[in-house]
Amino acid sequence: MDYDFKSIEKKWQARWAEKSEFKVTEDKSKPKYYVLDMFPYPSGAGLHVGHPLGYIASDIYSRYKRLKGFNVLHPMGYDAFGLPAEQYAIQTGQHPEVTTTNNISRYREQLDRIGFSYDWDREVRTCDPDYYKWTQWAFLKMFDSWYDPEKDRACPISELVEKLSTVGYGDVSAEQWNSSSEKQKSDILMNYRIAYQGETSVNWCEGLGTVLANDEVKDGLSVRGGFPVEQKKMTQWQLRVSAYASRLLDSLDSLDWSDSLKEMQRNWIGRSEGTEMEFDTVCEGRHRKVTIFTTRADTVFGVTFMVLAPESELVPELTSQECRQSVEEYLAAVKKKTERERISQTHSVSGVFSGSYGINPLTGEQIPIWISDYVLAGYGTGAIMAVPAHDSRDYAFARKFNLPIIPLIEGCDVSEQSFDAKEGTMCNSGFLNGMSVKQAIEAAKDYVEEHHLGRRKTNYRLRDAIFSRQRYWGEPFPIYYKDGIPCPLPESELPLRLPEIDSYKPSADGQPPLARAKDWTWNGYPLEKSTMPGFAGSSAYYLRYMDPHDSDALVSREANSYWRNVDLYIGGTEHATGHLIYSRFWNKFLYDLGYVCEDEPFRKLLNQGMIQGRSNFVYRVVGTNQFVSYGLKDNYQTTQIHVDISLVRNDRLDTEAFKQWRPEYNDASFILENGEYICGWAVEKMSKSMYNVVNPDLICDTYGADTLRLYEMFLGPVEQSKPWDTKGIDGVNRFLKKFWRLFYDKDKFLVSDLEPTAGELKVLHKLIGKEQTDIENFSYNTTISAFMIAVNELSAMGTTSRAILEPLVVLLSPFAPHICEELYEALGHSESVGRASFPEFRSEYTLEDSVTYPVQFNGKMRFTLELPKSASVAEVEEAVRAAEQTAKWTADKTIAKVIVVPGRIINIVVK
RNA sequence: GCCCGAGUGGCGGAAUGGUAGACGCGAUGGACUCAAAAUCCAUUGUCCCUUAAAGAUGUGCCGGUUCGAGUCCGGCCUCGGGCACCA
Repeated sequence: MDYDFKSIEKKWQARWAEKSEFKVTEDKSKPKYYVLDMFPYPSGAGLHVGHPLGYIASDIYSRYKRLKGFNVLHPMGYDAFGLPAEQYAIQTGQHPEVTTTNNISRYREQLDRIGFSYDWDREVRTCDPDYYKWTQWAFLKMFDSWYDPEKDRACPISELVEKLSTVGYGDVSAEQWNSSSEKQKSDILMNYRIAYQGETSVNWCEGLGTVLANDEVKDGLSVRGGFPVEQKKMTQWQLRVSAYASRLLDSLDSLDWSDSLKEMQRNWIGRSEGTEMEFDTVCEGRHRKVTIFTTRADTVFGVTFMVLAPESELVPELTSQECRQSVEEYLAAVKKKTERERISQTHSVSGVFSGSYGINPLTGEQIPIWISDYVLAGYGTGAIMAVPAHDSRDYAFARKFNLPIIPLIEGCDVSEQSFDAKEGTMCNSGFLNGMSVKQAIEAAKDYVEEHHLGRRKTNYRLRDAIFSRQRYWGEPFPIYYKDGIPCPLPESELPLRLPEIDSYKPSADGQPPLARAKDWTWNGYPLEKSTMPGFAGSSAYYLRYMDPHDSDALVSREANSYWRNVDLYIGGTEHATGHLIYSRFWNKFLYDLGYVCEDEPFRKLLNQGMIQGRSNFVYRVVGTNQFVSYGLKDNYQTTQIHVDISLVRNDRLDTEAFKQWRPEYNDASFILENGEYICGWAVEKMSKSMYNVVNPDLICDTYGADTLRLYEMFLGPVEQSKPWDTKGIDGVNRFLKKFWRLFYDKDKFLVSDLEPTAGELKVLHKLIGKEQTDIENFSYNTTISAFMIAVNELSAMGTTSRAILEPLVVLLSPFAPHICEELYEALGHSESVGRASFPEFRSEYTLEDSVTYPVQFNGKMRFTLELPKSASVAEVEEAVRAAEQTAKWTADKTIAKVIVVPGRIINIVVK
């Protein structure tokens, strides 16, 4: 019997499904382990070979952990709400649900062919009302909560109402609260709710007709679709993620994530510790305090002007009569400009004088106040003190408008550019003179606090997440409006189902598509018309997998206290500042309210790299239909043309197939080298237009799923991006055939009950040891290499012993489960190989016969010595003396002591 | 501009500070075969050399630490990724 992967894979995939082989329950007798993949958005294009990379890695780990005796939760589902299905619906009228369901079945077929060990009973789909009920539920909880800074956690809003009505809170007194109208009370509470509605500057994408979150925008364009995005003031639902900024930052340290990813999150959260300072200002005789934020309190003596953000509410107050017109012109220009510049990426220096002045609190000097768009309204206080000598942006501004520049650090040269570095010795700075910059920063902070000029303050870049989208295909908000006041729907009304509508476009009057729904009301009150963004459904899905069919809770206390959180999460880096922040926020919120028992959702995170495409090219001689082979193309004038990689094998073009590919190539002719047409190649993104997409189904057809799995892992470290290159796939396929031949010679089953030899045991146990450490480090490629060596050695030894071959099957099963199931059955087992235990590593079988000792004299190495591992200390000493003679090392010193160090070093002390 | 990460054969990639290039691909030669496929064996960093032995050289560049550096330290160069008026 030859290795017939087709029937083997079909047989075992069917059997796994039929026996629900991978179904898990909360088995308290075993330790749990939760391995999660980032669930996919089921796009119409189906899977290409890049998608399963992470899934294969996690599947191997899951199967390995099962062999190691863990109860492994390894679920899969679909992130099914999203823009592409809706865009498609707008064009075709096809309901997004239909498209989505079709795509999901296609995905499922493709996933099943690769032989994953998912517990499909736990599948979730974010667009399923039974699922999004809990997304809506979490939103209601956030609406009903506020962040109590004293307790440093989210608390029921009723506690805040209690405070407000008895002693007042913030700048609202109890009298004010108690005499407020319902509408006013609602507005006050909106300033505190975790999920709140508020006016804010948003990323408005005209092309998509919706607002977008910061992480959905890149370089001024929408990540989905690449449409221009502009800033616009709108009232939107938001999540108070910023309240969690410090906790999100601090607990990063406890996570086992890659440094680069943690760093990305740190940058995104952007903690900066500085000082808030009050500056007196004068505008036409009116005095007013203006608060600014700075991280360089030490540079106050160099402040020569102040700048306000154009959107700052201080602008009208601080604009003098005579400057009013020029200020208004500037504000109008900024509004237009930012849209353009966000796309063009070039920032030109611009600004306008406000007509008012500030007073430097340390020097008493009067300084002009300017307005410029290089100051952002959304960060700090929207006002800054400008120190042109030591801040490059202030410097550029001062140069442009001829404002004074005062250097504060001895010997620094500010004639060409500012001196931004935080080093040197202070000068021109009153009481700070002579201090180092670091000392001066602290001294200035102390001074400011002591003299009540301001206070230490930590700012974060992290903004609240804008949570409404003017789209159809998302979760409806469980919110209705009563006299214009947003009110939560009772929990018993959940899920609030997405209504049917006749068209998925925005309504004629520019309202979201839900405005088209008939009777989109509750008890006669209008319901919210926007829907939730993509990250809503993906923020807590890992919790739902723990208890996916529970209709009374997102996750029951029992299930949650067993599975706790995700032990290993595998997915791409592209979610670093989106999903992975929101999920952590969402989880912390649920943790604060006591619904989940762990503060962090994902203990360990592995970022799989991307698999890029490897495109092939043919070279057409200009003006002809003649194609010249790669090695000869420099002799001709050619155009490079992408050729479908299915027509190419190992860079050799199938010229006949090429002629059939497109009508215009039917009469193509070729200039060959050595009788072959060699194609050029390049590494590019995998995409349809470059004809370089490799479909995993095709690989499964030609080589089998086991080969695909092994090959994707053999390509290199999981974290690394690498091009898909079919060249090497024959190697791992050959390995599997060789592996098969250890068990079968044609139809003859070779396995015997012979006692294994010492050599065979050594091969086996070296492999066990290697696999154990490598898998724990996700170094799958080296494990596979070790396997290849072991199989080569065993087949050279003619091994037939069951005591060797049976553990070998178990060891390989996480990587190539189908072939291993087949062989395990042939060995006489009726249970799946997945139920076996990982073979125990016995180091005594692997010891080498001899040991190499580097020999050092007084710490200096002179030579290495190879001795039997059984050699005694006395024998080693003797060997050293003998070696000393033959090595002609003429010492005029005598050996005092020979020290044999366990770490295989011999140190010799001479005198 | 700032912050990460990475540079090793023709290619993908291995190397707790200790024989650089494991393993695989490709290539070359050979065995088996009428032939092909499949399979197996050998060689394969570069240079010098008819060949071999032997040697020299070799992990982006320059320097340092060390008996010993792909690995550690300092300074550059290149590539990839992230952030980008965040005061």
